[in-house]
Amino acid sequence: MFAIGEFSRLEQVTVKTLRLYDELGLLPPARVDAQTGYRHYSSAQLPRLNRILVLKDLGFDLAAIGRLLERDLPVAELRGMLALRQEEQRAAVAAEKLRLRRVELALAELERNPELMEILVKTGKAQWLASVRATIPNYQSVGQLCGQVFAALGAKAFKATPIAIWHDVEYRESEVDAEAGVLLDSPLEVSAPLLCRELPAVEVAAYLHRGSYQALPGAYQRLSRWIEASGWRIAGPAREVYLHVGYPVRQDDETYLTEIQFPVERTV
Amino acid sequence: MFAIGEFSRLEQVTVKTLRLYDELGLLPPARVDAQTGYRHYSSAQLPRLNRILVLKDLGFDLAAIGRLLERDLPVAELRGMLALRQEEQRAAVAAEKLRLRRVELALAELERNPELMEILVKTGKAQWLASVRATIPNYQSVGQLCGQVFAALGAKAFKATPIAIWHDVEYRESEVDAEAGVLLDSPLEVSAPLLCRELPAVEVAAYLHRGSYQALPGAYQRLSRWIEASGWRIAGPAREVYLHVGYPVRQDDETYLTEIQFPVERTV
DNA sequence: CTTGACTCTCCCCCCAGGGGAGGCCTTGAG
DNA sequence: CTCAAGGCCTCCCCTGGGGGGAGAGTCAAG
Repeated sequence: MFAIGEFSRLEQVTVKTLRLYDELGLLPPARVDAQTGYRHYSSAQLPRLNRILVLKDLGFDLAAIGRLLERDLPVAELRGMLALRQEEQRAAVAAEKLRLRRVELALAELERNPELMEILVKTGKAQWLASVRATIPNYQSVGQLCGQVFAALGAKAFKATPIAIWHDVEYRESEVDAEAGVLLDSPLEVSAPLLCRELPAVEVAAYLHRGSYQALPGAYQRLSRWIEASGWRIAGPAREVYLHVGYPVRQDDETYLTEIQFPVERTV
Repeated sequence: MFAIGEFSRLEQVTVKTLRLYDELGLLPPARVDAQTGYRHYSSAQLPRLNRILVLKDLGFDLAAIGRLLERDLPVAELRGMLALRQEEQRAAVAAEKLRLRRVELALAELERNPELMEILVKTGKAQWLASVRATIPNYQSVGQLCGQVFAALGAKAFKATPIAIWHDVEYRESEVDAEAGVLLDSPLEVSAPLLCRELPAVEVAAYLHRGSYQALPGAYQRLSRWIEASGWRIAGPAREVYLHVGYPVRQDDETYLTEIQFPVERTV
């Protein structure tokens, strides 16, 4: 019989840990003195403690370990939980690697440019889009298309966020296949030429651009380079979300905020 | 000006998160209504929120982000913190990979054997060892060597844990270079042929063996295979810690507990 | 005017323990 | 025998980044 401190030293575990495992029922002491409350452990309990530590080392949480320690656990079930754990661990490795790539990329970019590349991959929610699609002479003309949408919706779109979607895959100097509209929380009845459709929840790589629209092409380039380098692939047409515009709209205002988004999917 | 809910939707952040960032001073709202306590955010705060999210995505904790957001942060310092973050992240990737290897190994071993290989790498504390070293005819004879130690120390070693160290690198049928002794918390004056020395704190791969000593050779094999496969290398002589022996000592008792340890160092 | 959607603060919860206070218990030394 | 040191007990608060919910106040549209 060992006192809790002796027992803790045998397997390099703290006393706190043993008391916690007692409380959770993972490793009740062999005997508890009813008078003093002192816990006493027997050497026959070392294998159980060791097993707990091994399972913890494999990444199981204490609740799962409790289940794994129950008597009569069929081997098949242990195998199943380990296989599950393996999948989780693979995902964890992949996630940590991706984060490392992002850190390395940020550091490399910082060598060239004193500003951080502030790009985020986020999973949006599904939203509704009331929009009109047309071929327009150039990217700047999307403003008029947006104006059409606001004119058609009137007060119903008073506070909605304007957005543009570029359906062309590559950069075009003319005849741009553009869609302009507003984001909504719920579907809306609209009349031609407007359409209302649901934008599915999708992962997008987003860059928040500040200032003049003239700098947008460079931002698109940096964003698409980042996507490639960070382990993603472009999976849909680019979007521009106009988070802050002034009226009347100018091409050049330092306070403008435009979020450029590319739907993406993982390559690694 | 946006209410907190609208603002939260702009960057896919929960309201709870915004309130926390306010409390931590990371992102105080542009205006707080003194009457109602309502928080109001301006679109000019989106870049700051975005920066917070990017830094969080790179793995910084909120305290570090607070420091990084302070005005007049020199680029060199940002670079330094990123480089530090890179090192941490590399370590995190390595640790997750090692854990994945252990899980995969456990699963593979389970295919062959219905019992888990319960091996742990642990970092011990430095301890003192009072021991005698000699060449003995075979592994079983270590019992007599241990007996010498206990006889020489008498009551001073009454409750100490016996241990053996095998100084030969490979398995030997005869003329084993063995050391037997007891583990102590503090140095002890001993007389020849005993020696007292400090065992440094070192990482050991440990396997807790249950039962007969006759099964020890197989345990050594499994342990050394595990060490190789898990990304470690043997870095010193093996030790046997006798956690539970009965008296008189027999070679075969199901309740015996023996921890086999190899000092190890990482290969990856 | 009402109703439903928002927002506020405050409190408890997660996980695997760590740190410490205040008080009882054991053990070895004098 | 007593005394002091060190073990051990329970209880409470803390970690990080929020999540969940209670109870109450606020806002905007019909």
